Amino acid sequence: MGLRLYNTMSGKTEEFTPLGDTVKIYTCGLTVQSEPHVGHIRAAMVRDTLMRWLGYLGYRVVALENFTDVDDKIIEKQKEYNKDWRMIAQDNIDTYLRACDQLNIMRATFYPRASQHMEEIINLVVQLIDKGFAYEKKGDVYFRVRKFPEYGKLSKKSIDDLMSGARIAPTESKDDPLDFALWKAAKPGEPYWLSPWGKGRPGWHVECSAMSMRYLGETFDIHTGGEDLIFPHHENELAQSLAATGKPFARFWLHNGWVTLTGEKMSKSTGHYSPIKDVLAKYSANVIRMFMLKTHYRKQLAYDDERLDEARAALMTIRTYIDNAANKYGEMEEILEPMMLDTFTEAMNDDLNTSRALSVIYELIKRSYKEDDFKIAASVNYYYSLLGFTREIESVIEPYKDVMEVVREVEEKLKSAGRSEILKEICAGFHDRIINIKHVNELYSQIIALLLDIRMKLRDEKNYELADYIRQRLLDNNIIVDDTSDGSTFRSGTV
RNA sequence: GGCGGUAUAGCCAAGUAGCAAGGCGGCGGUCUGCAAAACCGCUAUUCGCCGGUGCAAAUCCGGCUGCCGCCUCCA
Repeated sequence: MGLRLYNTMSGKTEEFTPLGDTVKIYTCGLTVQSEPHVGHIRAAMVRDTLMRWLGYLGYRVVALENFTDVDDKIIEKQKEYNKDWRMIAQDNIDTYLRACDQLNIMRATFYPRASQHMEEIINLVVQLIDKGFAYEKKGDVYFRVRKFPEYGKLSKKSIDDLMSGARIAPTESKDDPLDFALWKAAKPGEPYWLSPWGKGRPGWHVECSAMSMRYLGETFDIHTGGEDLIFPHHENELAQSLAATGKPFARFWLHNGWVTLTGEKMSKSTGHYSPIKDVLAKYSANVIRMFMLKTHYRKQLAYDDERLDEARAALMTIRTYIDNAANKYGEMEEILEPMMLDTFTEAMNDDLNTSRALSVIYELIKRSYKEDDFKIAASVNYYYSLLGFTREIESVIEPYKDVMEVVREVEEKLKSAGRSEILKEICAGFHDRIINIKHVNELYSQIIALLLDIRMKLRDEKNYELADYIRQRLLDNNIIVDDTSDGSTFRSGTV
């Protein structure tokens, strides 16, 4: 069986096949009035996982992720901080994209912004007025919800239920409290664009319809976003799009569960959230990814430092295995045919069940330690990067300098102990070892290997004091040394 | 008030009918200069509570309770 995805529209898990050659994805990105937090990253991580898996399955993917850079909130911020709304938007977009890159989240194909698609937005609104689905009132334009019989289908709400719970500001000049704004007249001092209804700006929702149609066409494959967007955002987006084109809009609606903090949903409007930059200051990209992939994307996820620490430990088990395997078999990137186990494929095909996919990795690891087959190691390595984890040292220059410092310290200690000849002896072959090196990472590894050789000599001489000193200094630099019966190996102390 | 989600070991978490995955943590052992890694064994007779349907239920049905959320800006 191929990929199956849970579709919010049907409430069921459905077989996925794309409409055309290329899978077209639209992700509801940020309204960029304040800094991105862990919740936004989760949504991006879902898109990333989906893109990676579709890529593995052999599909070409075009993915859009929008920035809604003009709305009520950002205008409020402009007044509050006396800072141009465009600057506020740009700062938050920069922070977000930088975080995504750091997290190894695959870039979307395009990141369109509402403010740069006014023509498409205005055209869509005109179309809706022409078709009788929208009306103008004093420079505002509203969508007539009752004109659209399928309203509520996505969020499973009936118009009557909505009416009974409606809390609509009485000042608005709508014909019906449920109607929502497509276009808002500008007040003095607010940013505006010229339109057939005077100076104004788009309402929330309409930009997503306009931009998805522009880049993906009237019908596309998958729409993703946080669960909190189902109503009203996606319901409205759907209504506008269907009303305008009369054609199906998104074929699959995927919604991720939200991230909670101390039991409550993270939300920038309440200020109850963890900014992603703070989290990245404490935890690595891989750890944050593990934290998210451990839980199925549709479930609620509680953000908590203890959970992150646990994710780090869980990841360390895999990382240790991969580093040990690399020591044993050599680097595995070039092995072209890792085993793709049915259990892994089946887990991912089952609505991207990363939790189950991870368990397959752990079972492989357990098996590998017993069977001693490099193919298993290569497969673990492959799965690891397929899920978006990395083994790169972000920059090898700093750790390289630190390790050279350890070399100097050891040299001093040997000299003062009158044992300089150990260094001379061990270093004799060093030139040959590094002569063919192509990457600085390998040089770094060779320097560490040199220290381990010195240490081995010291251990043979039962000079445990200096041997332990070397081990400790390497540990200070996040390099863990393991002594096995076949000699010493080292691995990363961080993930 | 209306609508929706969720409840599985100390913690996290898969699992939609056939003997309860996996991770973290813990305990005991092997290996070892020490440390670490690894390996072996143990760690839920039971899946929020009550009732029902099945030969068989964590899994289906009904009821109850707790937690979270949406109905207003939100990934």
